[in-house]
Amino acid sequence: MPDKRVRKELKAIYEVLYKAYGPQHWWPGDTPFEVIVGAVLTQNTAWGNVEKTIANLQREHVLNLSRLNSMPSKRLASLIRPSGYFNIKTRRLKNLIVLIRDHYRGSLKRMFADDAMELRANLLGVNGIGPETADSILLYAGGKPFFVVDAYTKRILVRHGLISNNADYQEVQSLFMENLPKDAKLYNEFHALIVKVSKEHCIKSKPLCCGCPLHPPQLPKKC
DNA sequence: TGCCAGGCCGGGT
DNA sequence: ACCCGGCATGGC
Repeated sequence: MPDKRVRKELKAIYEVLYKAYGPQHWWPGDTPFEVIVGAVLTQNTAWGNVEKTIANLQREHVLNLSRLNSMPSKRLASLIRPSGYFNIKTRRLKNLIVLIRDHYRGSLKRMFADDAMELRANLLGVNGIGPETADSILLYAGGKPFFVVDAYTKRILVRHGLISNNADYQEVQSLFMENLPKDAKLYNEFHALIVKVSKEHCIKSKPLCCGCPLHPPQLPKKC
């Protein structure tokens, strides 16, 4: 439920990050289809590895629905190899393509014209698509106002005392969506900024984030 | 060298 | 309802 203190705290975090880093212009992908593929490939994987894969697919001119649909799994697996988990991600991409092809007649336009909650349920019904991947697709490929919750998001909220460390996905997402306007542009920037600050300061190899904009430098607590 | 990265599933308690 | 192992490459 909405909470005045939480609203204020979330807004403060956003303001600090936006002032420190400015607009992030996410998702780093040119087309909605590319965003969808990237959302699957980046599951528990460094983005740099995903970029190599995207480059492979672009070079082969196969970064579209029909080419990936007709592509043998063996070949797809070899092209996405740099992303890691290439066998399971091949299956996941194929599963997602089946949904788009059979339920939305191969049209992303038709897919995103569907009722957003209906689409979210359909995405979650695909084996290999969990809540973060589904929301990334909805927000960054479809422009739908769903807040994307990842490991970085949870870590920051826990360290700021806004959630407990065992809060589940829905709980964290609700915290944002019930305390911020349902604005896709805002959710887009906010999540991108969280990733930005986390990569700069809060990765596990640098747990004491001196200079992190999320807290005063004289207090070297984690962000 | 070892640890980590923008998850998710399936099988076991 | 949790808990945990498996999935795999590339960068630091």
